[in-house]
Amino acid sequence: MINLERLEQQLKARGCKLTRQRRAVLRVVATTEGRLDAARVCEDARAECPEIGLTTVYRTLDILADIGALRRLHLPDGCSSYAPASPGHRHHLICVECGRAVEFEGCDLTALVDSVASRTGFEVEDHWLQLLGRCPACQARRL
Amino acid sequence: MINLERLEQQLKARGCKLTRQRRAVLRVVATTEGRLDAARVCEDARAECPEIGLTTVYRTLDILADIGALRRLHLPDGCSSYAPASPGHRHHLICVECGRAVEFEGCDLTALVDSVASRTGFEVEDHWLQLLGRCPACQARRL
DNA sequence: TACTAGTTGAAAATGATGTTCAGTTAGAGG
DNA sequence: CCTCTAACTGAACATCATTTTCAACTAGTA
Ligand SMILES: [Mn+2]
Ligand SMILES: [Mn+2]
Ligand SMILES: [Zn+2]
Ligand SMILES: [Zn+2]
Repeated sequence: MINLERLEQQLKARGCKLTRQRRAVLRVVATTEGRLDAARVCEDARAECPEIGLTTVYRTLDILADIGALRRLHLPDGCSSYAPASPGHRHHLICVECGRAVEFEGCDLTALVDSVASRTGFEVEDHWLQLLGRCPACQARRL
Repeated sequence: MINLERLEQQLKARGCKLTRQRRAVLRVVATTEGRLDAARVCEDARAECPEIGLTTVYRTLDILADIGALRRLHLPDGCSSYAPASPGHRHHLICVECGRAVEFEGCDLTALVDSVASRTGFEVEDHWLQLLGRCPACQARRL
């Protein structure tokens, strides 16, 4: 769960104005636990700001991804959704059934990265990791 | 480098016919080292089969991904390219400069996965990992 | 050789995302 | 409070990769 005020501050610090549309998007992002995509955000944001357009949603999600408040998810069924992201190096664990996305930290890949680097001669700069599984609620529902 | 005959066998085993178009695509896939995308494959395949259309390329790449001969890559600049893939559980290391993609195996994430699973209650089923870096050739060119 | 399920490509449809632009507004400064 | 302006907005339109359609074609089997 993201802190709404922190988001507003970050936007201001970036020279962005806080419009009604943006506030609506921020509220959706700050109160959603799980995957977000432009269409869904637009729909939800209209509860608070009925005249918001998809264009603005796209623009706002872009900004939020830029400042690191959202991270793009890459899933078997598409690569156009986001998950709320905390500052710092994190990865996501995603429920393949309901789409819930939770962050985790503490990925120690140094041994793996070193081994691959020395075997291939590559200079490894970054890694991208996602875990897929089933959340507790969806496990329970399965029984 | 993928074995062309093996690919042809796999397609046959699947009940696919070996058309001139498909042979052309297979040859491109089997002889390319690095990223592939539909447009590029189509262009290259036309050297052997000038009348091939993009539609067929898309269809053939789909099949190849299905049988595991190609793996979809997810990169900062898009998620619509593939890399040749060997059978078994592998991941890719991709050069952010020239797009060369090499496979590696031996990802031991069990400790990480167990830790995350017990912390979150998720049942982890799968993981996606990609390393990004600079290949030896691109490192040299940088000096 | 004859048959047919599978295949093909041009054309049209789709669908997500980006761009344009004329009008609107947040919010800094007076 | 006003004023001013850079930032913002949404409808309409443009893009562009990918999918669908469909009538014609063909690999491979009998
Ligand atoms: Mn990490
Ligand atoms: Mn692995
Ligand atoms: Zn779930
Ligand atoms: Zn390179």
